Amino acid sequence: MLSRIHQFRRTLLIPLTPQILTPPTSLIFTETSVSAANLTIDEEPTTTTTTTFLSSPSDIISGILAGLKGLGSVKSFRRDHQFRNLFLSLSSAQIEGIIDSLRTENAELAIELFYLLRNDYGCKHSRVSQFLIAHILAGKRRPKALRSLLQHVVQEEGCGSAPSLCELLCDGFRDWNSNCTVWDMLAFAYSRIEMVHDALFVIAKMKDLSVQASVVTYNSLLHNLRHTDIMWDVYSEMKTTGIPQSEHTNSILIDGLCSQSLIQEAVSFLRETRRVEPKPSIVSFNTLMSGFCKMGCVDVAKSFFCLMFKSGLLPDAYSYNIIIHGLCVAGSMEEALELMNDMEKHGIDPDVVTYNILAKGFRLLGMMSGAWTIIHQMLHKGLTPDNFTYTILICGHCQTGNIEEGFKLHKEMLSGGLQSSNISYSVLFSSFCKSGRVDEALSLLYEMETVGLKPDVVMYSILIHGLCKQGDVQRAIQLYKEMCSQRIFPNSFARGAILQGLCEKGTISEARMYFDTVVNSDLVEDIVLYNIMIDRYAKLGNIGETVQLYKQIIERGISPSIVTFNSLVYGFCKTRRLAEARRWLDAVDIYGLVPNAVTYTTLMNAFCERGNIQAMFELLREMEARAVEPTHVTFTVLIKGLCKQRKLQESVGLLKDMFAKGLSPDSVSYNTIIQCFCKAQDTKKAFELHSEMLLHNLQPDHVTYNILINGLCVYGDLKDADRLFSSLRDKNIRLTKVAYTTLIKAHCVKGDVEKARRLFCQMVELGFEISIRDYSAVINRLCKRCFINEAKIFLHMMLSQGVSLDQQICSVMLDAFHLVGDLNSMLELLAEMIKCGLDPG
DNA sequence: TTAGGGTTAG
Repeated sequence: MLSRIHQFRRTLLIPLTPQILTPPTSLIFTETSVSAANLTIDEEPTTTTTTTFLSSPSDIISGILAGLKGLGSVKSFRRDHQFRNLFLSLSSAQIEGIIDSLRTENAELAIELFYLLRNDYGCKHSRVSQFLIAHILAGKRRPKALRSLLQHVVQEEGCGSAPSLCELLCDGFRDWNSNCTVWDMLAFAYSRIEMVHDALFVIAKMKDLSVQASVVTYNSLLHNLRHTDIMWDVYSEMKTTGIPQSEHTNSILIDGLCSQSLIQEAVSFLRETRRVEPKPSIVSFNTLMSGFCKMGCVDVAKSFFCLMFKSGLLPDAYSYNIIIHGLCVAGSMEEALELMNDMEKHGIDPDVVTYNILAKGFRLLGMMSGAWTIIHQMLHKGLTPDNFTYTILICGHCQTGNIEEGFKLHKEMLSGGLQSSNISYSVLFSSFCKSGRVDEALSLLYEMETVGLKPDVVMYSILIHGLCKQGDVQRAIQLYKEMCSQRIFPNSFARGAILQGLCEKGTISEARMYFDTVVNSDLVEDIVLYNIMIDRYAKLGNIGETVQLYKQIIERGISPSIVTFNSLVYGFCKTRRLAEARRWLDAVDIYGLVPNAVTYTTLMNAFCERGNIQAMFELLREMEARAVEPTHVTFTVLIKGLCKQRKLQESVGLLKDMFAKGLSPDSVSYNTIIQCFCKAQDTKKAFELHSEMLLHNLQPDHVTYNILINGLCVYGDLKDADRLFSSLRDKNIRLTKVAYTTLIKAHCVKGDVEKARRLFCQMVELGFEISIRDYSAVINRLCKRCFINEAKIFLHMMLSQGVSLDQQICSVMLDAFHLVGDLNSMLELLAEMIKCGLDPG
């Protein structure tokens, strides 16, 4: 304790004169002078509570004050460590004292010092210091700076801080000159960051003190309360206190009514105000038109144009843009373009916003060429594209799959000096991740930081999900931690992505451990996380855990969703307990949920697999009776059912029905039916369907090709299969191991062992993972046809690749050796078996 | 008045 006092006394005795506080360019804190750098303080001096700034300054403060006043400015001390250390060693009360003293003598210096400490030295100011500066700024009529300062204060203090801040203003600053301005700005600041209750508290306190809030503050409050009825309480308070309304007040109220879908009331309100003020503001009309457009009533919105003219008001660019936007959203591009012409005729030049709206209209219709035409018109008019323009184009290109063009525009935007936004980065992130280019998305994440943008939780979630999807769960977890360290709180999406990643790439116990940690320790009641976990267990056929987790949901009072039930239905189907699956489908009603197409399709598929086609169609009828619309997956299951019954024409008919219903069959739909035709030995029709796919712009996938190759191998001509295989390879179409093994097996059967061997070697060279099953498939077939030497070649190949023998393959080979009387090979193999620990008996 | 993105079920 003594040493602390001693130290403290030393700080008080430091002579801090203008000679010491000189700009860092000269020699400051020279060796001979006592400097702040020499100071060592074990602990911060005790911080005294409020209003200490009114007490008389201590010696050290006097020294510092003298020094500061001599300097006149502290701007050049931004990077001065010694100056910084000196101030960081002061207590809040001491800083308050300094600011308060400077306030009267050199207010500018007080402001400068305040921001230097906060922005450059990272010092967290006390509430008193902040209010002192607030009063200085208010007195100097610097509303922008005052607003920014108080917004910073309330942001830091957080929700529910109004009572204590009000108390401080009441106790410490009661009769200060600029107190009214500070009070009003405090209320405004709370309102601006949507801490409405705090704002209302400040206003109530102001009323007690007979301090009137400004119309701007009231308007902001009305704006934030526009979704609620409290809006009207505030409005009537405004009227009773006699605060004159601004032209915005009415339009905010109209906006409020529109946002509550009380559009008729909004119209009536406008009529009312017209009686009082015959020429309402154009903003009110625009707000009302926007309200109608948002409800999809563009025609009604347009009719307000006449009313505006009648009221002696001329529509402005906003008015036109609102209607043009409404038309674009409705897809009426022609009319939107006409209105732009009208606009020009009325002497209002379309602005960047008009062109952006139109460009987006074309983008929404997938018509990027139309979007470009608009942009060219805009350039022709001498207007400069802004970041909205670029974002629309980037988004459009990314959505039509042209990431390269999108990325090019992104770079162009940056090099053109435009500030990019989280929005355009999000679009790029998402597109890169969707096309498996997560690394490029990640490098953009780091680029963002260099342009001063901070990724948000959604952007992190996109990347985490992308990493998980490509199996990089470890990197995903790393990124997740990075996000947390940036104090960005993970939400359902980010957690869901990690859990999904662990489920797919890790073990179920790893996933469960993560799940339990999140669900139990973070008190997260997230049905999505439960759904992911339940679905995993269902997929694995672990019905016990599936039901257990369902019970946990109910016990914890969490509402299950239809997804929960769909996974349960799946689990019971998977374990072939169809009657129970049906009961789970019925249980959906208890929670006020409605089974959807997925619920029905899951059960229908299970009946189809069981060969109970009748039950499948009964479910379809039930679906229709309950007005649950079947999807393309439902139809695919139906097609599968019909195929099982060999009703080929009917299944083709269903395919046609799908198109008629506006449902697009996917590759699975086609694959199902193509396979059916192959099995019926109608490869011609199978290939016709393949062409039909291409005609519908549907890319056949590797399964389609496996089916066709297999069809030709088994039911057609092997030469055709070879030709198809080669042509696909020449076209660089991705083929899987199945395509190779199908063809290899066919060549083994047909006796072209050399061809089979060549293909097998190619398959190995391509790096496919070859299992004992692949070798068995070949060796079994060769042995069956007594190609013993050839079988031996494959056996050696297998052993040299490090694939171990198994009982089945040995017994097939031994039988074959026995059949041809190859005793040596038999003994050799028996010895090998003993080495492998297999039973030679 | 104009730009955007993410999770779970068949």
